[in-house]
Amino acid sequence: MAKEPRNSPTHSTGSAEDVSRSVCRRIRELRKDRKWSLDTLSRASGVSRSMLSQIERELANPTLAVTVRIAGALGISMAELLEQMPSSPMIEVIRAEDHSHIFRSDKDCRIRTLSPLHLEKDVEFYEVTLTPGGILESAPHFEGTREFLTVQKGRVQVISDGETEELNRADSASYRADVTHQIRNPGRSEAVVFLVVIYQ
Amino acid sequence: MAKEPRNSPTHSTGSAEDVSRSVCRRIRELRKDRKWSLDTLSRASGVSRSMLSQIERELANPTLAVTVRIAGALGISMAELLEQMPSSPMIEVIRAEDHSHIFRSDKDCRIRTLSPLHLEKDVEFYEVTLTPGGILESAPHFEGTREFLTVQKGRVQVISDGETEELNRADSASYRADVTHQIRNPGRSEAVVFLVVIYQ
DNA sequence: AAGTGGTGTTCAGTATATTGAAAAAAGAGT
DNA sequence: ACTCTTTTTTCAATATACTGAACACCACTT
Repeated sequence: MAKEPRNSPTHSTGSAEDVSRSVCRRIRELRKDRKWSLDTLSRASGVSRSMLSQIERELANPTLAVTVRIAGALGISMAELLEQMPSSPMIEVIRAEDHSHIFRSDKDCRIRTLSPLHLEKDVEFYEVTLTPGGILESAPHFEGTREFLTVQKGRVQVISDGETEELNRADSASYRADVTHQIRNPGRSEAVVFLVVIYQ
Repeated sequence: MAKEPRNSPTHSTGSAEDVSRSVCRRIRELRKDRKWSLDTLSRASGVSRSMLSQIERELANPTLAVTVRIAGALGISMAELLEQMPSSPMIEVIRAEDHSHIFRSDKDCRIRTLSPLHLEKDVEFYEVTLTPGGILESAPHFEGTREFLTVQKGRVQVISDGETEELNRADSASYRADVTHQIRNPGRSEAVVFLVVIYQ
């Protein structure tokens, strides 16, 4: 059975409407940053001055198409228009001897996580060590997931979607990870790769 | 005088409305992926079944607030809802001796790109080699950008937003890259790091 | 066959998005 | 102060977003 929806926080009147309202305020800020009048933005976007005025004062909730048009006219992406304030800055360090980041360690391979565990998991960074003959096989990740991999030591084969590539030291590869994929060490000695997993 | 708006491509009826329409189709796909009924999504999002049906069939253009609510109910960000389709699957290999991926090579450092050049640039992977005393200084990237870095050889200092950390071999770090940031080699020998840049 | 429940669409009514024109407000120049 | 221009807001009308209820269809059970 399909997983039921989470009790969605955006169901509450507050949050989605807050997002919408902050977009409206942002539009005015961006316009003023550029020293544009409502007329200028209107001509660039094809949205009436009247509507722009109402949007900026949070008196109307624009449709998606209108919002996209305004973003385009301002020369920014929707993502930028929608984005939240960045979280607090910090350099987070994972030391070489930090065993809490050992993700896996068995006869085939050892995996060490190089990105912080608590970050939003859209990109992950790993060091993978494969013993001779060792195989790391992965089931498909979410649709759209890709991986970048570079070989630090030894030689590996990368298999994705029935396609196989042989990589030597300092070679790198980008491939689909939303299908079954493997990394294999066909050699007589240990292989080490760095792996970036991009969930999308 | 303020820079005038570009002749905006989204001013044409096509493009913004195309974005809006593809979002509507996407909502149906995502709902069906989850094996949810319109009723389930309606209860999760607080948007009527009737409206969801019209949205999915591209008969209505949802307001921004309604779109945000649907995205939240589906458990995805607006950015994900708005993003384009992934490109075709393939293992793309960059060989060690491929000089077209040398991004920079001067007295301070050498940068080699490990991710394909033509991919959508939301994540990039680099190998950075710093000569003794060499400094790689970067101006702020787009807001929200972060970097992951791991040291393959030698020792480096990472500076971001006025904060400095010292990293040794096999240490790794995650830090903000939407502020001025630097990687420095304070040592007497060459240092090599792998760098993941995540634009967000 | 009849009844029940689930799913998606249609319908009719209400709310609000969106417009162009007019009015009001603000700014610039003499 | 006055005049003119630019900018923003208001207004009234039209279009459409959005709703809840009814309808249509399907699958399953008795």
